[in-house]
Amino acid sequence: MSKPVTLQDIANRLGISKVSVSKALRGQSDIGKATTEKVLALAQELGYRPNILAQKLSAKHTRTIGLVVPKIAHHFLTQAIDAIYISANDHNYEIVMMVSEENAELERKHIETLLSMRVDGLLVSVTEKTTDIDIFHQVVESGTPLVFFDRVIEDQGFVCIRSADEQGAADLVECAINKGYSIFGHIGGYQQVSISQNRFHGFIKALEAHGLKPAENHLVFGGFSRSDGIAGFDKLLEQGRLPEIIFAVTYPVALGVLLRSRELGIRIPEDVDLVCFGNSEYNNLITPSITGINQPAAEIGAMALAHLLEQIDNPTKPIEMNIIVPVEINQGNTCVGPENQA
Amino acid sequence: MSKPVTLQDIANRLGISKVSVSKALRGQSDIGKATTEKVLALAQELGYRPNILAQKLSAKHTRTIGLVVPKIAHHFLTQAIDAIYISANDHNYEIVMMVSEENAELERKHIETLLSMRVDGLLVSVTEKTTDIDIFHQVVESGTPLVFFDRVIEDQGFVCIRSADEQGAADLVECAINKGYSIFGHIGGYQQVSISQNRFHGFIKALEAHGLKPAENHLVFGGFSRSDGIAGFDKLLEQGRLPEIIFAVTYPVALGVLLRSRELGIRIPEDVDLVCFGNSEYNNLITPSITGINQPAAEIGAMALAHLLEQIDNPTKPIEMNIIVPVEINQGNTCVGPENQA
DNA sequence: CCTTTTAACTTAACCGGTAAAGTAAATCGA
DNA sequence: TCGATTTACTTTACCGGTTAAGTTAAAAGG
Repeated sequence: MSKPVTLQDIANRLGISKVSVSKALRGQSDIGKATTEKVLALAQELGYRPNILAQKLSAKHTRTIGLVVPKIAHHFLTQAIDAIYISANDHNYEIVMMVSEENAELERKHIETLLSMRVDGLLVSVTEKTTDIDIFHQVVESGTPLVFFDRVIEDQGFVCIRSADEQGAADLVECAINKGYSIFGHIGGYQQVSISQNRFHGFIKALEAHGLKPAENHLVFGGFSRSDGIAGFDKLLEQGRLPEIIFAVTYPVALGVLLRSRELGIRIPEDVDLVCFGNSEYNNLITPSITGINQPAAEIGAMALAHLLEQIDNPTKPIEMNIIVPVEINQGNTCVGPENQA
Repeated sequence: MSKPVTLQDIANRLGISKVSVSKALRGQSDIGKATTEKVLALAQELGYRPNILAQKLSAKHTRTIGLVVPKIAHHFLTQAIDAIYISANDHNYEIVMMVSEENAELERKHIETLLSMRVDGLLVSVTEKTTDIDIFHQVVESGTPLVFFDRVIEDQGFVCIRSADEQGAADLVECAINKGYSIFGHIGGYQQVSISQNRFHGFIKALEAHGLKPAENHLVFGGFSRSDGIAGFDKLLEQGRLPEIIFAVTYPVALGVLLRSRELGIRIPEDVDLVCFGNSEYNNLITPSITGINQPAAEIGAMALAHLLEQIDNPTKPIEMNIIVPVEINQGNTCVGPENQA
């Protein structure tokens, strides 16, 4: 409908120049008190709103940060995103979030768009399928600060912040060993994704430290979702005798196991025990609540933003950085030890 | 670091005007084939990215939609947001989401910012505390299409899309009555919020239709979260004898009841039964799974966007519209009838 | 062969702000 | 009392694009 009011509109009505109006609105000292008041009053009356696009176009920075996540209906990410939004707001930055829907091509497109928007920095959690990291090198070379969080790309010169996947997995296995278990199974995620690899390594390392080794047919891999847990559990069943305890790569995968086992009348933890990396706000309402790993999602989100702002304020060439945030075990009603098993 | 490449940079290097470069990049017909190719090649080589701010500044529209939500770590909203992002992407619109954190003042600030960004339209789900709706009238008067979803502001001339709160609540109560219950309690939400009111009305209406009426001391009100459920249950307990069945205004409130009752050794559904408006992806993993209402979150999100795009494409003055999307009962292991109670 | 088209550009102007430099009148100081 | 400040503006230029209105030389047409 009615075009938005501009500085020029106000200037015309008052018979002064638009620059004077601009200055008056920003309270600059070289505009007379009377004029300033007139401008303010008229701006208010006409409902003037500065055009942020124009402001940002002439400014050196945009005070905008691009955020790219693979999805949002995800416990960890939702929390991290929330923390990022809150923290950005505190620092007077705007967030433009784009969702890649686990689609690497869309992810690339989003990043291009964000660069075109001249965001001051980028926060990225990559998709399950991201393999071409050329675009990220471009980002860094273009001088745009970039920080990866949660799903990171390691050892490629980037700044990354993630949970202690390896250590957390190892702690969990250690805990299970202490309970008396020795036959372990694993339902892993996409094998090319760092999270899957790190958690698997932690798992293996902890077992090795105790002279244990999982049977080949107790290791299955898939994705990160509930359906992958269901499929993974079925695959383990096909292999014959189940392990004593299964370590699931994510919380949803563990839920899939829980659901499928319930359908099949296999009891957890009595017939087969279960632990996983991750947690949910509903865990203590689920029977059995799953013993797993609490990831400090909000901290990771806030830290990622803090590091990004740090880079924005100190625009030196970023050094490769790998920040690994410690995690903790959340003891639930699984991982109870073989003496409680059938 | 290095300033982004501009049209002028390319023009200088090729010894042509920046307008020719602009035209070549957009494949306009009045630029020679040879020149076009040279421009394309150089743009590629220099990593040219159009400045979207500049593009949008001169365009009449921004192909950007503002989205304001009270929070994101929320089952319904997360799903709705997801659907909005997907749908917007399909239509080649960008979403700028801002989170009001249930803070009415922040909500207002965000809306001002989005208007300043010259978004083509606004999608809003209001905070628990929003009472001053002046800003929304301003939005409409400024000619910016506006659609409320989920948490809406009704009967004020706006376009609103929400679940059938009243009908859903009534259906749920009807269902409980059919199971044989007659003594109902309610843990409601903020009383000034339309959702609370509508659900409460549906509750009362369905009871009245059967000649029933809840006792005054079986009606308590609070907020929408788990802690409100805990507090609400405590309040009911203080009132003396519990009702046969409690209708909780939201799923988290029901979870609060579940948690608190479990702490106190009060069994659900044996000692007191429980239903609620809402659901979660974890419901079938919880014991007991709660009988409640499935809200079509994704549909509501997608519809809200569709209506907004419709308004953007047909910029007539919007007519007040109240779209109420039907909901359905999700039968869980509560609402089992008094014969199963102690 | 001279005029009209057309192809392939260029120039000017605008989107709505901001920063820097310029100017005229009023005030100040010595 | 007259140049030097100060006050209160204005003019110009720029951010990086787009659109509309020229311009020029070669091709086409009659």
